[in-house]
Amino acid sequence: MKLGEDMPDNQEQFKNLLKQNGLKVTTQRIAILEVLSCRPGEHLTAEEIYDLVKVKYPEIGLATVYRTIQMLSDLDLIDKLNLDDGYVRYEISRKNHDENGHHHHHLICLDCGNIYTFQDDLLETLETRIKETLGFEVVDHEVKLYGHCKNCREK
Amino acid sequence: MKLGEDMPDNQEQFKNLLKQNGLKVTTQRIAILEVLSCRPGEHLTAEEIYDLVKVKYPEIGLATVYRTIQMLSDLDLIDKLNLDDGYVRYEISRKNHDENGHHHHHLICLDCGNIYTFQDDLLETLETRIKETLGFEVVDHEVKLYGHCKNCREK
DNA sequence: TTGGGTGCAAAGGCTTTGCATGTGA
DNA sequence: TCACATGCAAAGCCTTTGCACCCAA
Repeated sequence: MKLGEDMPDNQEQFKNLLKQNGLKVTTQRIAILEVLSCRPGEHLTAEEIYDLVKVKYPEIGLATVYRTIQMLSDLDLIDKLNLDDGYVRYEISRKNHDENGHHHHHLICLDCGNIYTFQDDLLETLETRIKETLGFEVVDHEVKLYGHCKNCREK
Repeated sequence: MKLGEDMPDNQEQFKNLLKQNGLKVTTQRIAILEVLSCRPGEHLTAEEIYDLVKVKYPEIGLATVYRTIQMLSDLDLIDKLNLDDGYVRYEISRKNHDENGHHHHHLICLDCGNIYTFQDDLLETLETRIKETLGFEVVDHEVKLYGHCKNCREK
C-alpha cells in the first residue's frame, strides 16, 4: 500500500464504517488508523501507537488509544498479535487481500526478534481433515513459527 | 498416562532433572508437578494450579506457584498456552511423545470454550518450504485453530 | 442541542519482587 | 551449616474504568 494512493480510500472506508455502526468520526480515530495504515507489517504496541500519534496530535490520551484499538479490532480493521512478552501488538488487517478471511502467519526470529509474515493455504487441507475426522469446524487460525531468520543464520 | 503407573517415573525424572540443574527437590515443586501430571490435556491457570495444590498442601503461596511454573517451563516440562483472556495457561508437556520436539496444536471452540488437541506433521512440509524460499529455519511453532466443536455444532 | 468521545487519574488484575524465615543436601 | 526455596505483602505493569468536560452530528 502506498501513501497518498490507497490511503485516502482506506480512510473513506473507515469513515463510512464508523457511520454505519453509529460511531462518530473523530480526529483521534482517524489519527490512530492513519498511524497503523502507514505501517503495514509492523507490529505496534498500544504505547508505541500512542507515541506515534502524539507526534501529530500531542493532546491524545493513552486511554483513547486503548479504546480505539479495541474498536478497530471489533471492526476487523486491525489484527492482534501476542508474542507473550507482556505487550499485545497490532497491525493493520490484510483481510482485503485474503479472500478466505484468514489471517496471515508469522515467522518470529528468536535471535533478532524480527517478525516476518507469509500467506499460505496449506492449512486448508488440514482444516478439511479436522472437520471430517473430529467434526470440528475451523473458522479462524493463528500460526506462529519460531526460528532463525536468514540474516541471523548467516552471521 | 495413568496415575500410579507412569507417574512415579515422571517424578523420578523430575527429581533428577532438578538435581542436575543444581535445584532442590522440595515438597512444593513435587506437589505442583503432580497436579499438572494428573491432568494431561487440561489447561490450568496459575490460580487454578494454586487452588489444586492447596488441597493437599494448604500452606503453599501463590508466588511459589508462579516461580515453580516458570522453572518448569524453563526445563521444558510444561507448555504455555495463551488464549488472550488475561490468563496464561499451562499443561504438562507431551514432548516425550513427540519425536521432533514440536508442540501439539490446539482446537479452541468459540462456543463452549473447550480446548481440543491434535498432533499433526503437516507443518513439516510448510517448514521445509519456508526454509527453501525464505531461508528461515523453523525450530518451534504454535498453532491455534478457532471454530465450532462437534457438540456445539450439533446443538 | 446532546449523546457519544476524550483526557486524566484512579482502579483492576495478573505476575513479579523484596525480604525475613524456613529447609533440603 | 548454608545456600537455595518459600510465604507474605508490596510493588510492577499493562489495561480498563469512572467521571467531568468536549465536540461531532
